[in-house]
Amino acid sequence: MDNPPFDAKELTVGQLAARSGVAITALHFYERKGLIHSRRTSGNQRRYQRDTLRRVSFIRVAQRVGIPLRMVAEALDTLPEGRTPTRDDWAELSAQWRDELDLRIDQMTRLRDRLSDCIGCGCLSLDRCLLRNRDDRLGEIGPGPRHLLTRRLAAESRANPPGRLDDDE
Amino acid sequence: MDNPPFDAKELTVGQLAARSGVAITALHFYERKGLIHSRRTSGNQRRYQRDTLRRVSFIRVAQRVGIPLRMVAEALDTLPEGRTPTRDDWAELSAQWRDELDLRIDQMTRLRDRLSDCIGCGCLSLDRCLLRNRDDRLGEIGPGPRHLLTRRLAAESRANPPGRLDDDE
DNA sequence: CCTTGACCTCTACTATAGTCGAGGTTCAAT
DNA sequence: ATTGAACCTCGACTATAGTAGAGGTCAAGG
Repeated sequence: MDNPPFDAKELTVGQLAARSGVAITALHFYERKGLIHSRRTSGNQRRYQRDTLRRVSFIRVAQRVGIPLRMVAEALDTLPEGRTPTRDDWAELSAQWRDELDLRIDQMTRLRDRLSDCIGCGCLSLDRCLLRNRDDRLGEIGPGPRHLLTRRLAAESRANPPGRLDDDE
Repeated sequence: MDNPPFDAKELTVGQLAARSGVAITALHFYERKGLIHSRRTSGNQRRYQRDTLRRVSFIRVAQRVGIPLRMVAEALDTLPEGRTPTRDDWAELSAQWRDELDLRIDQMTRLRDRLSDCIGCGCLSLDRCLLRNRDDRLGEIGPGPRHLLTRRLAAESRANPPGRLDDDE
């Protein structure tokens, strides 16, 4: 009881879009990227299992914190691809993701504290205080074209012997 | 004593790149975007005032938290564009930016807590718990093509009468 | 003199995350 | 049966944040 006559109440793209608050084009896009999946009707239209709504929610929430789709895809791939995910499946995924969030909050907090120190002590060496501590990066999961970013930074730290970073003025 | 014979020890692009850990191409890019400025030699080469190092540091740090360059540019524009910024100028800027950081940490924390609730209570409605609370967004300053993102979300919330967001299963 | 390294500009390309529109098909209701 | 809304694909386009390379210039040392 899972494959042939198990439509129950599938969703069309439009419905999924309306209910998730995500544009249809974005849903197409997510599907191309393998983040969501659909069955096709005889007329080639998409039909989504209702739990896809949850997937989409998960995606959006992850995006809100700046996790790139590629990583969201990886996370979603750990869900059982055969059966409909159970609440435990989701709970596990969410817990993992919450850990990620914790990590990011932590890194950001450390960054802020270092910044506060710089302001407080008047040393003013943003570069010395912050850039010198490139080690605990936030970048791997950061924003923007973060792949280029991390790739480049990684390349640079290989090229730049650590410790050599004179400061100005 | 500020304009004609006031080179002191200006930096070349290469030097700035080496010291800031930022690629030359990126520095060119920042300059095109108005984030940093240079004098040109008679031979059309860039010469940077030493405080540019600080600007670059500031830029990178901001990026690490996901602030888009456009906003970094705005922040840097509040620095006195005539004279070399004093430590107070920088302190003020950094303080503002730290507030921004505080805000983001706060939002992220709230998001995480809501997520924990969802896992804990077993309600499992990521969509109900998280998407329904679209109001306190992290998006405006989020990652990716966040302009398109926020524009679209804004358009949708206009199109979607609030309150109408039925959930699945 | 002439070569080498660092610099210059410009165009084109990469990746992410989508959006938009053209041109054509399907679904559901009258 | 027909009509209109919703759907399909495909290719081009947007924005961000850069990178890569071609072709040319500049300045210093051998």
